[in-house]
Amino acid sequence: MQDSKKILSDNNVSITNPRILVLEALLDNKSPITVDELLTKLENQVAKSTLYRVLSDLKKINILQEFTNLDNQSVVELLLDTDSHHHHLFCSDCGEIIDVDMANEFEEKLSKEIKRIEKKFNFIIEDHRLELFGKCTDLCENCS
Amino acid sequence: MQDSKKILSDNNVSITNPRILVLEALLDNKSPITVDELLTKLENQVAKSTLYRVLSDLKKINILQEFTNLDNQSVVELLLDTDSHHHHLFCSDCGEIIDVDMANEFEEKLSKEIKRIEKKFNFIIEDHRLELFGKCTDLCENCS
DNA sequence: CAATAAATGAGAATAAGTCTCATTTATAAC
DNA sequence: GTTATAAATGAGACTTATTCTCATTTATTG
Repeated sequence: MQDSKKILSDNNVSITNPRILVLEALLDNKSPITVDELLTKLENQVAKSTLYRVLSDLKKINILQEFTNLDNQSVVELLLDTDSHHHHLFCSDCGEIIDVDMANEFEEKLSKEIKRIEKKFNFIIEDHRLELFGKCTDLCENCS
Repeated sequence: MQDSKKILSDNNVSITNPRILVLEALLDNKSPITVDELLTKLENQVAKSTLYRVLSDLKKINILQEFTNLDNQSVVELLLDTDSHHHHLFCSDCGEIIDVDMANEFEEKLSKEIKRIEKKFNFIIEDHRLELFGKCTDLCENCS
């Protein structure tokens, strides 16, 4: 059984062609992809309305993360491993978005700090997001 | 000279009525405000197109920060003190956004971790954003 | 105060995302 | 494998946030 079909059946979601196509397009991509790029990639294969619906289905079963890039475009990324916590690094020159793991030691500090803030504001904090903005220096072929 | 006029002249931006009105509406608000709320607040005083233009002017002179809330609406906040670095805490029940200061010790750890990542990815990191998501427990009158 | 460039208002244009509803497809029972 | 049923889809209309256009107004500078 292929990856995309397995993902769907594992999550009790009916296996349909558009869902397989969207999942395959996402699996195909290592880094986050804008919804717009995804639309283009799936042009003539999946209707626009269906793409948005499938993305919302995937969010509902918690295997898709959505956020925005520096141009405020929606960006989407598969999150299959539930423990694959990571952050994002945005290049303001080429628009690339890179997945970043923080050192464990740092994540522990962050957890402690979050606990402090929970107490201070009487909040239950369920999630956090850390985004880094900057410029690639020489690694990226799109940047000068 | 009033605050809003001073802000404009300090930044070499011409002093116009719409700009004063927008700045005053923003100064009036302690916490971040959605663009939509701002539009309503300034209804019949500033044209929609002008509001967006003024917001973009304020971003250009680096005294306005823009981000999105949990409903993906644009949220805007004056940042007059350049050293008033802070983060945001979002309540998924009532939609409130609260400014949060992290402990200095934590910010230092974060700076170190950012330096590590700069080296690892050969990036120059210019800014970062840390957002916390959760629920008010009893402090907020909007939440049960 | 006059000249000029910049800013504004009103509404048209655009674009991302949602909604509607007739048609198609997946699933479960036989 | 067929069939019945509910769920999913496609096509395009609709909505809403934001941008654009251009004639008019306003701020600034000499």
